[in-house]
Amino acid sequence: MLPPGEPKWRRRAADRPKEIIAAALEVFSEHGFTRARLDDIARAAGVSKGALYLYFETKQDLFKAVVQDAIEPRLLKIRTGAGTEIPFDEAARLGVGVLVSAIQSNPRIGGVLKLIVAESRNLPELALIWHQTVITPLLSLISDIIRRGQRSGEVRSGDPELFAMGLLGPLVLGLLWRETFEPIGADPLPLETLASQHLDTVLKGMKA
Amino acid sequence: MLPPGEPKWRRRAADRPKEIIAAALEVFSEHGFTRARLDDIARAAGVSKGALYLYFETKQDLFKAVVQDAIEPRLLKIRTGAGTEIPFDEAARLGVGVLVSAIQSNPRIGGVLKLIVAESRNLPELALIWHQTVITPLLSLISDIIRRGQRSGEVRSGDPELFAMGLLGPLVLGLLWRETFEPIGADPLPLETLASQHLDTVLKGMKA
Amino acid sequence: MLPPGEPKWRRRAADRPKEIIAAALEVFSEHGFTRARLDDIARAAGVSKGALYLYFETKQDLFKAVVQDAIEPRLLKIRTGAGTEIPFDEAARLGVGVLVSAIQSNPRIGGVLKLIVAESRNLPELALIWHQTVITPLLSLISDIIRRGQRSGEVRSGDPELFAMGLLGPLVLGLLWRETFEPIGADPLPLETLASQHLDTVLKGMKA
Amino acid sequence: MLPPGEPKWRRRAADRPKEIIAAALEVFSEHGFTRARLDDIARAAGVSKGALYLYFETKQDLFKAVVQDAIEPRLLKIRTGAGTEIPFDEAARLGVGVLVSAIQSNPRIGGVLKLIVAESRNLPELALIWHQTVITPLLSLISDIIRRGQRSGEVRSGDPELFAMGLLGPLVLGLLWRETFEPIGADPLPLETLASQHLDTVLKGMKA
DNA sequence: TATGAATGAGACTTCATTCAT
DNA sequence: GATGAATGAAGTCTCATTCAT
Repeated sequence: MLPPGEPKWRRRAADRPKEIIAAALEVFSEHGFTRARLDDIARAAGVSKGALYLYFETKQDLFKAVVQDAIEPRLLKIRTGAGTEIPFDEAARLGVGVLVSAIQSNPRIGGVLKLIVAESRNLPELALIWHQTVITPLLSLISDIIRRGQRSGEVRSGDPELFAMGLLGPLVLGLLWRETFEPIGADPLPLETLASQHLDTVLKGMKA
Repeated sequence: MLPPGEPKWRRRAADRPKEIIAAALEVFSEHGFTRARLDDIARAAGVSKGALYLYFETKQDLFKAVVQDAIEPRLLKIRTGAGTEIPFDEAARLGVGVLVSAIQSNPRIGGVLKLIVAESRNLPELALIWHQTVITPLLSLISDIIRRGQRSGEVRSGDPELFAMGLLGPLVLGLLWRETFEPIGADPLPLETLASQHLDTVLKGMKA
Repeated sequence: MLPPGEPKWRRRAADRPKEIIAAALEVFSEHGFTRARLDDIARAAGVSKGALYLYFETKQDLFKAVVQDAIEPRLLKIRTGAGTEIPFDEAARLGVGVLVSAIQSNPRIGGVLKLIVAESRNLPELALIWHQTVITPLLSLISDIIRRGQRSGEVRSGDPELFAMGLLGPLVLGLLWRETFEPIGADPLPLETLASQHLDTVLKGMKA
Repeated sequence: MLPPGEPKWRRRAADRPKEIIAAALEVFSEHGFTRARLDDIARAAGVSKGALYLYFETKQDLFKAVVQDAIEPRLLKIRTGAGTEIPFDEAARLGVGVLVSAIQSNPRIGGVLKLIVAESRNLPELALIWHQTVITPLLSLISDIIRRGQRSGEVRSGDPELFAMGLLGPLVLGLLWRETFEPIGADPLPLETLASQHLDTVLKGMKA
């Protein structure tokens, strides 16, 4: 039954888990958590269903791994990128720019975002992790820059957090748009152009 | 077994479907389509499981009814609200204002939006309906106003659609924020303040 | 809501039960006992579902009524038809002839037969009733005639019951053929011709 | 809860499907398609309910498998059995003899026949398959023999198809009798005696 | 390590029966 | 008498998880 000479299985490739996570992201992203079948994930990853359980205890654990794995390390390093003593405009452009390029280089990020939104009630810990690890740092990075701009007189008064949301909101909208409406035939969204035009607008609008 | 003297059920007038839809929105909104159990919806609506099938053929049909029912009629009338010959600033404020108040008066709209995002792959027709009925009209309302502003020289050049997304994005972000992060303890978001501050910023930033 | 002047209901027509039984036979015959829905029977009978329960206690009771009602009274009188002192050939022809004409005049009889066969395990009492009321009398009528023929030397020796079955079998086959294979496109079966040709054959074959 | 030391289940070789089909025939045959519960079939087969779905997609598919599996290969080879140049009498006896022994060696054939009759309206494709695969070949085998007999002058004139039905009808009656009336206490039917006496009668009756 | 057959709880859906109107 | 909305038990099917191999 087996091709003779072929070993029945190979020793666990060190990157098995990564492969599984990638396949799982694909499937979760398409069907959502509950409708995604481990069968499909296993097939997509090229392993047996049982093998999934060698690496992840439950479906939820796999899902968590997917969502956490998507936290692009680069995202976390944005703070580093945004220097401290450069002019406000430049700092803001830099911050958003890094964010956009992180998004572009990780085309699955929109899918993960969608999953977080969709499953936040069922798996609150995941929403929490993202909130603490991605959202909050990102928002405070941007709002810190803005706050600094306000102190230096470059930015008009107003709630820095809300300014930050005003800056990021369209990017989020863009990401979800891609996930939600492009698959049904909506015009593709030029995310970079959107980001750039919006940045210009908001920076100008925030001027003191 | 039965409380004697209590009728086992009562004939409800023609508003049964409305009651069921309301209960279903609650449950779908909390658990998503697949995890929502008809049992729970029935209990929430105060009817038996079987009764749901008197009004809706399948779980999906019920879901569709929920999503379509949430298309606030007021949303659809925004176009009326935005007159033709008033100055750009005023028109834009009016358009966004009506939108915000529609959102405020229908606190479930965020939940429905979340459902659309979450289930768009599984039920593309729903995403399509929303795209055609809500999203596109809204976007073209706003971008028309902007286009008019550009023609009258009040607004600087730039893609009107993207301007519109820049305007609306933070509202969408705000709605989803409420659904996603407030339940896990994030600070509540002052949507109206966000809208107003963002409107000021963007209108200023869009000046010619 | 109601057309005024129209009475909400009419006084129970004395033949309501007959109408219901007729409708039920139709539906049972098409779908079998379990798959037949009271809803359909009610609609076919032009009454409400609840009304069925004014005349029949349960679905089974209705089914029993259908099956019993189909016991063509004429069938039961065959015995009368077959005189005592006429020659064997004539008696046999008479017996089978009455049977065939009973079949022809009640085109639903095949459907009922099918139902008996199909449900005999689930509702043994029905099979019993038919066995006692229809089958046994019929068989003993025929086999009595044959027995008489044997005594008078007109018929060769052999088990009279089995002779009777040899006589009736093709008729049963014909009835079930109509129910089973004609609906899927098989050639219609000339039951009368079959009966007559078979009668000739068997009578000749049974000659002493 | 579990008997310790006892494995919860055992991997069964490729004959699982056969076992399930056998169990299913038993249960379907007793209760008919709709009343048969998968639960019971599973229990009868010694597997879990879910296991059925490893081998059959739906209840209907299982039913189809049962009915098709019952098409006794020997039935299909009858044609071979009936040589071409032997005298009519002998050929006819041979044909019916093989049929009878096929019936005897497969005691479930009557149950399947009953199922076909009962469900032909609900699953016409099955009736079609049987009609094409079993009924038609059988009838034309017999009627061909008769036709040959007519050409050689051994058999009197008459419709060969109807002669064939006259020959086979009592066998069908016998099979259904066993399924329908023996379980409720009717005398068991000596099918072989019936066949032999009937064959004698009809062959004699068909003589030129 | 790896497989995939087997399990069984869980959920949607149907429909005979009841009962307020 | 008559209706049909409402009930709820029952049954099919799915799929995460286990475990013999």
